Amino acid sequence: MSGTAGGAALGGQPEAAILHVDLDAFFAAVEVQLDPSLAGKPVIVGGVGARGVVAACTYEARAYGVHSAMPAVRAKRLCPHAVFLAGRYDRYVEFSGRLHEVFGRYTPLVEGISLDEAFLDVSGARRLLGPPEQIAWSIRREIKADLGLDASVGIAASKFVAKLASEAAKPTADRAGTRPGHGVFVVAPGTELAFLHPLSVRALWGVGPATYKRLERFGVVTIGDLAAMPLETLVSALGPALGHHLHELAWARDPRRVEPERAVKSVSHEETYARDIHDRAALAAEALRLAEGVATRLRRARLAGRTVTLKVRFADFSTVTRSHTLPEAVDAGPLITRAAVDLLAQIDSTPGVRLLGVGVSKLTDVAARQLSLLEAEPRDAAGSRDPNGRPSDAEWQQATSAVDQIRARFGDDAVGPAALVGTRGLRLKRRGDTQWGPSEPPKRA
DNA sequence: TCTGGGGTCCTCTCTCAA
DNA sequence: TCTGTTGAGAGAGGACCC
Repeated sequence: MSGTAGGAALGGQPEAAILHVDLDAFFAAVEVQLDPSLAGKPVIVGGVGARGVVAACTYEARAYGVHSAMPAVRAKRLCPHAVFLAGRYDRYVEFSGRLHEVFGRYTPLVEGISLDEAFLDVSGARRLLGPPEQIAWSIRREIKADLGLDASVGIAASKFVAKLASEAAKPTADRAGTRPGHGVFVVAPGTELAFLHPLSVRALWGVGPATYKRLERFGVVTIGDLAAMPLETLVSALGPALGHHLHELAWARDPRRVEPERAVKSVSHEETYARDIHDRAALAAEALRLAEGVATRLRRARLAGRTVTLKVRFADFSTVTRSHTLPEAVDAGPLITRAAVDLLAQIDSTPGVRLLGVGVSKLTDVAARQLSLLEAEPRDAAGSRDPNGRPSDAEWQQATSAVDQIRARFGDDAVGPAALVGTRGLRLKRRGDTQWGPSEPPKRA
């Protein structure tokens, strides 16, 4: 059962053939796959604590009005009999790897958007594998056979139309029950405007709640309304970049190609705490834990960065960021920690900190980084490079590589900063830890 | 009704140097 | 020497995406 906007066939067309493949209710579907007794039940995956959010839910849960990004507490109210599961990020990464293996059998031009979603340019595969629609069905079948999961595929000549097409291919669920989707939805060249213009302007990539509110003031509700709006009005309402961008999209103009390799621009960790933190020493220890986690990821990716950013969210949800750009790119935990703690000192944390984050940007390849640090710093007679006897930046970098060797041999928690002993142990922050919020219920601080 | 984590991109403001 | 202009870069915040 495939869907098509317009009657033209896509096969044999000279236009680019882009597939957007999106797995249905990915995290929840993986959980059902790992535990078949969950099949047919409302399953909600996410943060299970009072500050957690829903990461994904099965269509049976969506029928009760539950959706992703909804606070877990609210989801529980809407669907109290649902099975609530804390996410298992490592298992989702594993399934995602297998998903990408399937994609790789069809084209090398795969741009991953998230663990469960990707664009595939199959323009060059038509001669060998048939028209795009046939390729889409084949990919869907293979995903089902290899992973046991359902996928929705949108096909169009451009990325953003393909993305909207996959939305149209998805199953739906509401109070009346769940309905299967088309599975594959094709927007044939020449039919894009007929497909796009009736859709809500909210469907466009780049229109979130704030932009939608602004557009609504101009009476713009559908993509067709947006297309009819004079460009100058749009630019004055939304600014030049967003104004031009949305105008182009509303007329189905999207020249962006599928980019298999995209350079990472920043690496960060943040964490929301079950209880607001008031104690400055505790905050400094958390900054250290986050910074060490970021540093470890940077080194594994062979990256280093110059700008360190600290993010603080207060109890009232107001958020501030402070950043500092260093003269040299760094990847050593102590150097990132030092910058983060200095930034923390600029912030009044007495109202209580709900979330703390540490990030590094202005990244460069370690191979391309200036390797002058060691040579550039002269030692004194005692052999130290610092007048106070403290390790220099270069010495920290050296110590860090020793730490990496120990971790490679004995595991990540084998060695860590002494300041973390007695707090939460040596365990560093890792991707996927408390991904959807703290698991504990909040208590009075 | 209460709002996670990891990202990217844009806009605005300020500072500094030419 | 002073003033005005311009552009780059840094810093902060916000919107948006999955």
